[in-house]
Amino acid sequence: MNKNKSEHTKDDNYLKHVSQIDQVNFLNFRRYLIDWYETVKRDLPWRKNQDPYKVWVSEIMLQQTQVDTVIPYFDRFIKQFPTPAALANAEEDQVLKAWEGLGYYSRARNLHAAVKEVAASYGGQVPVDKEELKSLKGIGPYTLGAIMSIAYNQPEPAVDGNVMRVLSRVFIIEEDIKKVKTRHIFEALVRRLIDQKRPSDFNQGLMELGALICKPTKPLCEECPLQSICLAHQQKIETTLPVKSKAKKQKKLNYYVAVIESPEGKILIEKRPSEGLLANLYQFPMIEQTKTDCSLLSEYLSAEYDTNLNQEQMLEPVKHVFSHLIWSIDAVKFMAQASFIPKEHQRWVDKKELGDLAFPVPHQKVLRQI
DNA sequence: AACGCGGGGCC
DNA sequence: GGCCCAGCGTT
Repeated sequence: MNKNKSEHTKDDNYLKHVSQIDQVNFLNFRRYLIDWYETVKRDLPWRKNQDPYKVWVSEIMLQQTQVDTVIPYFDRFIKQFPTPAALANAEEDQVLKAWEGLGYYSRARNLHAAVKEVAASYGGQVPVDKEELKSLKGIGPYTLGAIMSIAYNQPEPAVDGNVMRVLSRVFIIEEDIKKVKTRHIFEALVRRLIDQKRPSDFNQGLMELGALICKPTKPLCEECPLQSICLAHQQKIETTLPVKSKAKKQKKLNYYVAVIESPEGKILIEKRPSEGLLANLYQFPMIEQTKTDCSLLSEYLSAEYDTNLNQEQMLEPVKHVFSHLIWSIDAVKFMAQASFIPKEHQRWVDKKELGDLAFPVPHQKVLRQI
């Protein structure tokens, strides 16, 4: 059975709900887009060559993260881990430290695991095969298409938020881009639109256009190479697109954080669990505040550790907003007595060593105060 | 299909 | 405050 044919039949089913696409000249779309991209293309660190490893690292970092944020992380990361082998041989703590502050830390853990898999099963070469590439941890539909097109010049769709924004406007597609099904519509459309000879420039051009011109609010339509063929612009409805359902409001959580110093001047830290929020990162001991909990933190801790803790100083409270949570932290510094016994998942570290461990930003805000 | 998962920049 | 971002894995 012809696999390509079956894929295209599926594409047709997705696309037939989008009646307007016939009105746009695909040939002009390609030409306008790629000509524009050639003239404005930014000189980004991962565009120096098509090294699949560097393309891969950059695409993982760029997930849900803006270009300007990624650049310094990418440069440091590649300097520290220049090859798949170098990354595969690194300790996870090192990799997380290199990712510290970038967020979505499962990206780093998955990339590390995937590179180990590449070293073990693919002789250290990033697979060219679609199925093999897609089987690697952290490589989903978008990243698969990005690596296939940018590193290997294969005509695969790489549909991200930029692409959906641009295409939803040019073709007036009013499906909710939060839904997975909607991404399939755009992938089907890109399979028809993509320049078979220049898939890399086509995909990157689409994303570049979304980032520089076809912005979420205040798109710069007067500078847009697709202005003459953009259906939403013709109808002056470009700012109503794309349609996107609203995110839930963040849940608020209150914590106590204890910075505990030993008589030798060491600091108590703990490693977070290997799953869930901020997995495997380090932090100062932290407990959630509950109404029933004692209001005096030192009493609670002294009982918990079966020894007296002398409160030294109240630190400035820390507020930190995640995409789905808001942490409010009351931080207190304590001096421990010699009889203090850390818990299983905790240990004392020299203040100098704190810098070698990856702390989530809210705990960095506490750390900065000591 | 819905949800959990960071952090910074912008308005 | 709310919204945005070169998404993915789990359930």
